Amino acid sequence: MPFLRSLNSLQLKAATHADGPLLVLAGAGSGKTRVLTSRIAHLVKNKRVAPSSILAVTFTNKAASEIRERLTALIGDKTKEMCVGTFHTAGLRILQEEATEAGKKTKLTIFDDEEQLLLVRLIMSELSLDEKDVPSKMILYEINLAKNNNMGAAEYRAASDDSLSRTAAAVYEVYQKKLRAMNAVDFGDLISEPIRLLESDPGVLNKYSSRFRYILVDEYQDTNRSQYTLTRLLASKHSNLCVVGDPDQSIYGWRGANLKNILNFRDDYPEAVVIKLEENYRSTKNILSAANSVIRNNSERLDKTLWTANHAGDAVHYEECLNEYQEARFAVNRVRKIITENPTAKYRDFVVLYRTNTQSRTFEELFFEEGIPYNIVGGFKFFDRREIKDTLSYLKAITNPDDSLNFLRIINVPPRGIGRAAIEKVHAISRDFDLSLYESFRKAVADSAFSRGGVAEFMGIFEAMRQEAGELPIHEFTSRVLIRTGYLAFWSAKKTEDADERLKNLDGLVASIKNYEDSHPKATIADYLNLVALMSDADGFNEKHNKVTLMTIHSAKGLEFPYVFLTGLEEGLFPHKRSIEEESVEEERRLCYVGMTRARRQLFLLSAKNRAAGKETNLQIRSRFIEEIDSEHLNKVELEPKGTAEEHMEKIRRLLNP
DNA sequence: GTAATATAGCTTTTT
DNA sequence: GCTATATTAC
Repeated sequence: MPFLRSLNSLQLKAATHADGPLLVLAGAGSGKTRVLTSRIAHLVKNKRVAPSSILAVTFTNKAASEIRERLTALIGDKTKEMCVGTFHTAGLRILQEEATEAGKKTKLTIFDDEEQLLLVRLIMSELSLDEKDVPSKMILYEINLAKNNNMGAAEYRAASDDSLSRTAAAVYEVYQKKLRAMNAVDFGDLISEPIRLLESDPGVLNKYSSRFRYILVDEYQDTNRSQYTLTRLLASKHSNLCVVGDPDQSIYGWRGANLKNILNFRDDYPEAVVIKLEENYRSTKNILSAANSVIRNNSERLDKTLWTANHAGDAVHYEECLNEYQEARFAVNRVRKIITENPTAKYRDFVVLYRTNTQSRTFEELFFEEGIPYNIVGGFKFFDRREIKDTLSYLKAITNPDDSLNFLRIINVPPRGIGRAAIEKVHAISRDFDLSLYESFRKAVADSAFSRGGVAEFMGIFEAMRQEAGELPIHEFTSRVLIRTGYLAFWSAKKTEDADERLKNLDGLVASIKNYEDSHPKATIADYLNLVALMSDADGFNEKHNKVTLMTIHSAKGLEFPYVFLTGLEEGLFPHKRSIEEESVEEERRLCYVGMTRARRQLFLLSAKNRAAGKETNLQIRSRFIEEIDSEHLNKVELEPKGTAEEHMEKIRRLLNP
């Protein structure tokens, strides 16, 4: 088979491994995705495995569609029958299928982090908990962590031993009750609810564990306890579980990822075959050696050394810059220089990587000023904008009126005279009669509880929209909602500059929904909403545009670029201050390793001596990661120690050109 | 009782 | 720089 011929012997061994558990320890750039797709193609083409009995789980939708694309090239239309997606999409599908089976509502709403936080705050005020005593974000963090560890509210309560976790336990219990009443799930539920179904019902377990004869999990080093449990359950019948990952690239510990899942794979499956892929096909010798010299400093790791037959290439370049502005300036100059000197280099060959999203601003400003095309991935997302969130809230409330949270969000948006007092009145009804907010409002209107007609009028519009929801195409329906609710008129009436921008964004939303409908003719509003909820930052990356990419190192996982700028290499920023406080610098080092190994030809490491933080500017110390790189692979350009004159010039420059 | 306006507070990484 | 909360105006 041609797709097997291009593999090296170890890749081939992994791709053609017969039945039984398989662990592939795949270093950066060792052809991991190739092994995954070749293995699936081999199963379907050579082993005559039905595509519908294969489940492939990836970390992002982007990675899933990449696998799909590559597979379509290898095995054609059969790819459509396969189940390829993230843990969350797989979980959602199980929940929907089982709900249909049980004759229950299938339209569940997925709550994003903002909705989660809103719900936590709501519960905290009901329990008379003060934000100042216990921050809601901390409570939510605890709840999410518990869910990632597959701990239900009762189990979490039993394990809580300090005041914070006892408070969190109390909120968690109400939180879960409310989610169920609202027919909503959060990200954690998309994994833990399927687990609950599989564990409580042998019939369900038998059904899914029989269905998926072959299971493949990518980025296994970043799975958490819940994902691990779900995987184990699904693989329990056939044990044809192939997991691929690299412990050195585990960068989601803060989200509950557990390195033990991959390190202890053999404890769970003693018969597992382990294959190490240590040949890197991506980077130059210098880049790889530099990356190896950094990751070597971690104590908790499996022994593994990546090597490459590629050229030595240029030494890794380290440039110490005066400030974040000069850091961006260096990147701009270097992009220009390389593009002029090398006719094959294109803007799309470059990426600027940073630790925190806020760092993108300086780069964005300068790239814009200098006319260099760029594309920011993640960060401030289109779907995070107020006007977009409001519109989606409307759609959520209309399609799922049990969703009191989103109903509450939009009841007085735009302002229509339904304020605190009115809401509190209806809130009391919902408590007394155990009704959703929507039902309570209906009851209040029916009982003529409001003297003025504002509420009744709005409820009339809301009912009418519910009627229309199934009758119109989604994008037309969305336009109708924006008009009938007065939302469009609200922004049109405002004369501020940002109102214009918001109206444009709303047009953009309707256009993007139309786009979606054209490619998914059978999709419902709920399908669209679920898709948006499960979209990830990295999904916004488009390699077809000829632009320089700007993104966080986290988003860059799994990607590669000929030229990489790894920026902000300063103590407190990278490694981040909080990781130093929490003694999790090893994860930051892995993150640095991930960043460095994205580069194919040339790697630039940048740091700023002065960095603006809010109102003041801090003197920065260069990152320990720079010091860890063997000097033979590093070309250091440092600032003159007596840089006062230059610093002075720079200050004047900034004053003249703010 | 509700809407518009001023102020404080925060900004690690994200399915 | 931008959003949730507190204060003031209608």
